Formats: sequence, structure tokens, C-alpha cells
Amino acid sequence: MISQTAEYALRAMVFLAMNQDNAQVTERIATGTKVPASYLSKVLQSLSRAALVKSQRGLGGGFCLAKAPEETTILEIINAVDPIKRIETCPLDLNSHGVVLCALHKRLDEAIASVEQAFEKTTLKEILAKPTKSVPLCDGASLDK
Amino acid sequence: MISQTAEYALRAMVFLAMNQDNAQVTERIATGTKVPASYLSKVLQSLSRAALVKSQRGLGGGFCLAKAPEETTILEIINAVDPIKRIETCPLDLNSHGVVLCALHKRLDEAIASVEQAFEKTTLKEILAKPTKSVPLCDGASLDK
DNA sequence: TTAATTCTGGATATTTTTATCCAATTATCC
DNA sequence: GGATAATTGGATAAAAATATCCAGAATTAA
Repeated sequence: MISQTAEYALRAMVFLAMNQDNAQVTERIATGTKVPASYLSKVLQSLSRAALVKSQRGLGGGFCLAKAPEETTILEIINAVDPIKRIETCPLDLNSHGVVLCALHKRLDEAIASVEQAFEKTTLKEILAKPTKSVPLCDGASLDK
Repeated sequence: MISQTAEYALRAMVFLAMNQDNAQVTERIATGTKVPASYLSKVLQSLSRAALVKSQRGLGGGFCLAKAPEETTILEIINAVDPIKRIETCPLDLNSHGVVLCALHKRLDEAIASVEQAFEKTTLKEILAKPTKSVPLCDGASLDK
């Protein structure tokens, strides 16, 4: 449903949103999100190319959000690493169907569309603000060392 | 979003629903749904084990629906080959979270839940009955030879 | 300028998903 | 019983997703 890569990207973005004060290094994001560092490195690259994070090399460098948390949606994050694909045309390439989907693929696409909508409406800020018992990613203790 | 395998399973089931008169052979279902026959064979096995189709070997054998189209949901079909997994516990295994999901995973799970619900509410019969311009799987001409 | 830090990009490995093939088994027909 | 038709299950192959590693480039500090 949601790929591992997308899950990682979301965690990383939430982590950065929770630690906006200073740039975060890959290694630190990795431990904070329980994502394999070497793979996270690739995920962060994708997020960087999608202009969702800014990267900075060298001492004191790392990653930080490119936009304010209220301006970044879950959908953008997911689409940056593993785009949600709507069903636009008949997957069977049936001539007669053309752009008009049959009932089956119409139903499937509606479901995808609703997920897309839900994700588009949710911003990073909302994730942070929600007063749940559990702080995202956080296991009781504070993340700042 | 929806795996290839699930897509194939849905096509096969719709095909069987549209051809309930007599048992359909793998090869025939394959051409009718544009699914690679050798792989479809495995998919049908899964559907058979899930008791969504009945199989019959030998001459005149093949596959047919195990239940009436109005009693088979899209969700059952998908779950038979590639189960939809809700997020039940924190994917990071954070002690403090336990069963209470953080805002991020709560949102993700809500999306999954809505898809699950939509699929649970849709039966094969509805797929057949919907008066769309495009007949499912069908490219203008009738499927019966 | 040198050393240390950190991202970047490429090569590669591992795992999962998707796909193929075939011998064995079951069923039907003559 | 023998021939044919069809699924079953196992072995295997190919492709995609996930993961690892490392040399190179950029940045900072001294």
C-alpha cells in the first residue's frame, strides 16, 4: 500500500520538521527514524531533488526542510520518492475503452483518488500538532541530545 | 498502490463473473484478461485456496466462481493474493507508542482503512451491473465465442 | 593549504515481486 | 484401459524494490 521507501521519506521529513533549529546529518536522521542510514541517504537525495529539503555539504552541513511544515503535504513527500499513480487509461489497452474506464478500474481509481486527496490535505504541521499520546518517532525521551 | 498480482486476480474474477455459464480454462481466462497465462495459473491457485473460485481438472474442467457475484467483494479478492495490511502497531517498535499510533501512522492507517472499506463495499455484481460505456475487460465484441 | 566533515553519485548486493516451465496428478471420453 | 485435457505444485528465471559501500566533490575550520 505504502512502500517502504515512502514510509522512510515520511519519517525523515517528520524528523526534520521536529528539529528545524539546525541542519540534521544523515546519520542522525537515520538513528532518529530507525531507517538504514545508507538507504536513507538515497531517500534524502530524492527529497532534495524534489526540493522538499535543502542539503548542505561540509562541516555543520546536513539536511533541513526547504519549506515551512504547513506548506509541505504528505502527498508531496510520497510523490517525491514513489509517485502515486492514478489509473488514467485502461490497463488492458482495449481500444474501445480509450479514456473511459470500465467499472472495475473506475472503482480502483476512485480508491486511489481518495487516498491521494487525503494525503494532499495533510501537512507536516498537522502531523506535529496533533495531540496524540504518542509523539511521532519519539520514544518518550526528547530527540535533542 | 494495487499490486500487479491483485490487478490480475480482479480481472480474472470479473472474467469468471461475466462467463458463469461454463467453467473457464486458464488459457482462455489469460487471453480474455491479457494476463500472462503461466502467472495467472498461480494467481488462480491462490484464489482457489481462498475458496473464491472452484477448480476442476480434466476435460471440461477449468475455473468458476465459488460464490455468487453479489457475495464476493473486491476486498476478498485482493486479500486472497496480496492482503491489505493495516498499521496496527508502531512500525518503529517504539516502546512508548505501543498500540497507540503517532499522528503520522494514524493518518496513513486511516487512508488504508478507507480503501479497505471501499473495497469491502464493492461486490463483483456491482462491477458487472454498472452501466459504464466500457464493458469490463471487453473490447467491443462479445467474449463468448 | 591541510584536515576533517558531509553530501553526491555510481557500482553492487540482497530480497521481493513477477513470470516461466514442466513433471505429476486428476478427470473425462471412447 | 488408454488417450487427451486440465489443474497442481515445485523449480527456476527475470525484473523491480530495497539496501550497502565507497570514491569523489564541496564546505568549513584552523
